[in-house]
Amino acid sequence: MSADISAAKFERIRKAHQSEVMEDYVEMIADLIDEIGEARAVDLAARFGVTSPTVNATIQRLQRERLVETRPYRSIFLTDEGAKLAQSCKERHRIVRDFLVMMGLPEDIADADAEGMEHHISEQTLSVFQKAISK
Amino acid sequence: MSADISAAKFERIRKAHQSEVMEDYVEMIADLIDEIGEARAVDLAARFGVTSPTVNATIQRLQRERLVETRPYRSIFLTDEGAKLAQSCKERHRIVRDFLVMMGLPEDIADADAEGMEHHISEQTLSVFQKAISK
DNA sequence: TTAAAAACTTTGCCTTGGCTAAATTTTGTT
DNA sequence: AACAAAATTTAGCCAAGGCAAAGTTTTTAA
Repeated sequence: MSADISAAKFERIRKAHQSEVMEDYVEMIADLIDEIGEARAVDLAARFGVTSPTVNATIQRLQRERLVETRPYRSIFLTDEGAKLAQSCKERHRIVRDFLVMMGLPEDIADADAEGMEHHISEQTLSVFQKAISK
Repeated sequence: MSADISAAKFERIRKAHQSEVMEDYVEMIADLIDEIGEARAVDLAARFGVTSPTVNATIQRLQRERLVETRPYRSIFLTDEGAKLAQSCKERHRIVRDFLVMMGLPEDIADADAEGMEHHISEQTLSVFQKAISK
């Protein structure tokens, strides 16, 4: 493989890594709002297994990117853009997980693997997975 | 899902990210030795699409982890441990890529997606993919 | 209502993985 | 052999994403 094409491949992966944490956060924030009515830093910290300063710093970044809105000492809300992103992430996650379940994997493993894989799957591959589960 | 289980899931992903770059490097070093007889920083830089100081810093880390050996201004060699890791990474990569090709994806896309996915796939899932391609 | 607990924020630290610019060493060419 | 080019290294910078400790605000419970 030519160096150019190889470089492009790895650049895509680095880009994916940059958006990964943000996508996981908006997805989790949407889940929390759905499940318990609001998204608090303490719950995000518990679900991600990180400390509250880490959550805090990440929320600042999300706010800077206009994906969430929050005020000091208050819970976290998704912007329209954030909600849209959360929606598409959840859909993507669901497709990957369902595909793995269809392949015979237990749900917990399918879900955990989907979490890691979902950010690295092209539209083409996602569409193939989608077709496979709808059969 | 309980917060504990969710946290464990994300902790696994963070762990995977930590080893990801190292695995990509040993794999690429093995490829270069295979293809052109030696692994030089300049070639790694071209294939990953990063600068040579970046490669240099990463090689230092790999050396600290006893995955490669090198001397100043000299090319890079894998340790036994590094070679073993490279081997298992390549095998894993091949299984994922072949699986995606079997699913009908074009080779270049399968290869690019495999590069991103391979670090986030459990042994169980890999084994399911393996069985699928050997049929 | 007031004290304790919980949640959030701030501060300051660390590693990873990028970069540019400049210095050094090796390699190649005349 | 000497010079030019290529490769490597060093130095210094940055952002992301993690941490602990300590301070502040909000919430809860006595």
